[in-house]
Amino acid sequence: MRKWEDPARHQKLVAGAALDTPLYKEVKRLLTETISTGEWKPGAVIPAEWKLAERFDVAIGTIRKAVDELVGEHILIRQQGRGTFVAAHNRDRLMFHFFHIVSSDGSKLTPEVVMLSFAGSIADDEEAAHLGIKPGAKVYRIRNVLKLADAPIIFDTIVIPQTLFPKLTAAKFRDRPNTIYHLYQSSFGITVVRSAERLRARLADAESAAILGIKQKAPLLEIRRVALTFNDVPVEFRRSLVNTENYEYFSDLAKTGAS
Amino acid sequence: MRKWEDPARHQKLVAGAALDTPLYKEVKRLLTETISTGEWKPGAVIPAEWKLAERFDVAIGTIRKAVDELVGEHILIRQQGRGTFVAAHNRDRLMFHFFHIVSSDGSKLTPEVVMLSFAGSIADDEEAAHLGIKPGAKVYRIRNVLKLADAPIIFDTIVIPQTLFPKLTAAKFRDRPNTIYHLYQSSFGITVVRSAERLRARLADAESAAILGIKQKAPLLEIRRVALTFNDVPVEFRRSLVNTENYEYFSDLAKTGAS
DNA sequence: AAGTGGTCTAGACCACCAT
DNA sequence: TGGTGGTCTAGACCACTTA
Repeated sequence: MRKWEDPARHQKLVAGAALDTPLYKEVKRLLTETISTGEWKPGAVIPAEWKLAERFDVAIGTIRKAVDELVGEHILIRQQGRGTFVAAHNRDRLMFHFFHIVSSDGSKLTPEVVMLSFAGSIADDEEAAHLGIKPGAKVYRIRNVLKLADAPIIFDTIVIPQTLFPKLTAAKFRDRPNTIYHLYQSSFGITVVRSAERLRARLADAESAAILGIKQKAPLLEIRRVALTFNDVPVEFRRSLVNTENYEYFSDLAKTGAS
Repeated sequence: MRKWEDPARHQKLVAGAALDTPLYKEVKRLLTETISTGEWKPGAVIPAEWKLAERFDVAIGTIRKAVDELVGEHILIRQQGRGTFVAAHNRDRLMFHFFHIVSSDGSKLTPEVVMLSFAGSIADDEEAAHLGIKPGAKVYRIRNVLKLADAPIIFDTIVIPQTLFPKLTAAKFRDRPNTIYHLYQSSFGITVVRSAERLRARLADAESAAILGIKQKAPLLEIRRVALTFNDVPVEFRRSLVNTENYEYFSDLAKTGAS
């Protein structure tokens, strides 16, 4: 009897899998699991497709379909002739997928992050709701100003649960050699894979006006971002105030997934 | 000799096709062309996959890969057991892909569009640049107020080239039975397939304050949208001013293409 | 029952990269 | 030269819709 004639083939992978779950979805879940548990590290190559097909006892086409979706979600990166790699957080990836501010002429600059304060604190109701934790739970609250072309443009407040980032310190945060999301990934094993953002306009209060060097009641773009890791688990809540006098927020929907 | 052994197979579809273009990309191009020329109308079913495979003389897997991408771009819609359909612009599609305003509690309301003015005009530099036409070219300029829960929340100015929308009148625009993009599609054969938006915060001037029933210098979210049809051809430029006191702009990146 | 898309398998060759 | 992903083919069965 050949494999595809075996009615119990779905059960080969995981005993608890639903009967009607497509095989490639099961494979995708197992691949994601293997990444999130750290067997395959960010930046490393994963086994060749034929090896995965052998390991999971499925056809190579099924592996390809699972990998296709993970590539579409920017979790894996294919490189013809070289292999398939676990996406790592570097400057390029950050700028492309998580930094949506461009100057009015359309050019994209890399921000310089300056830490203003770092404190242990507790989550308020909104923060707790977005982070899936209880109000009053312990968090770190970090405030930064982001400079573009040496001018302060963005005032960020980052809120992250202390349970997810044990023993994080101001020094570790400030002296990181790379991006913030790279720090999450390399030091705490937390990979941010996507984000959801909500935007509104508001007026600058005294504090944000001082930090951004603008007048009180000047218009600011407020962005509330929830950053998520695998399986849509929230890991960071961030509130950004952006001076959009010379910069804009860019949103190009429905381009993702196409080619 | 079997098909896949034929070195000239790429040439079967279109004489001008590049030698190294993957077959499925060629098929995708031909499918798009067939839709945009009107052979397959919006809402109609297209031929079954095995018929397309026969028509283009390729394997059904190649058809599926081409259709996969078009489904990912929301140009085609697959329905198991029924067939594959050309996406039509209805309220649901509009709300899902082109209307990004949600109330603060996350719920999504359908806006009521009230036309304020309709005029023939000429494109300024910015409009011309976004629409790919010459400054001074003839356009229609239409202003609307969008109401959510009976309150005026959004003040829209739509700019469209007269050449693309011949003989459009205020009455045709105002008395359309469906959405604006449905009107473009059904009356002018123009299908909006995606959009790119840029956002910034600004203060309400006298006119927008009056229209939206707010104070002058209240904060407003300004959205500049370019709507595109097949092959990224721009067809509409729209400037929206949104009162974000009780509503927000929602941006959920990287979810597209996944499942 | 007939027709459609959805999944899965199997195997070939091509394009690209490292050595 | 050997290994990797990228493309293309071919054909089977499954799930769903419609009549």
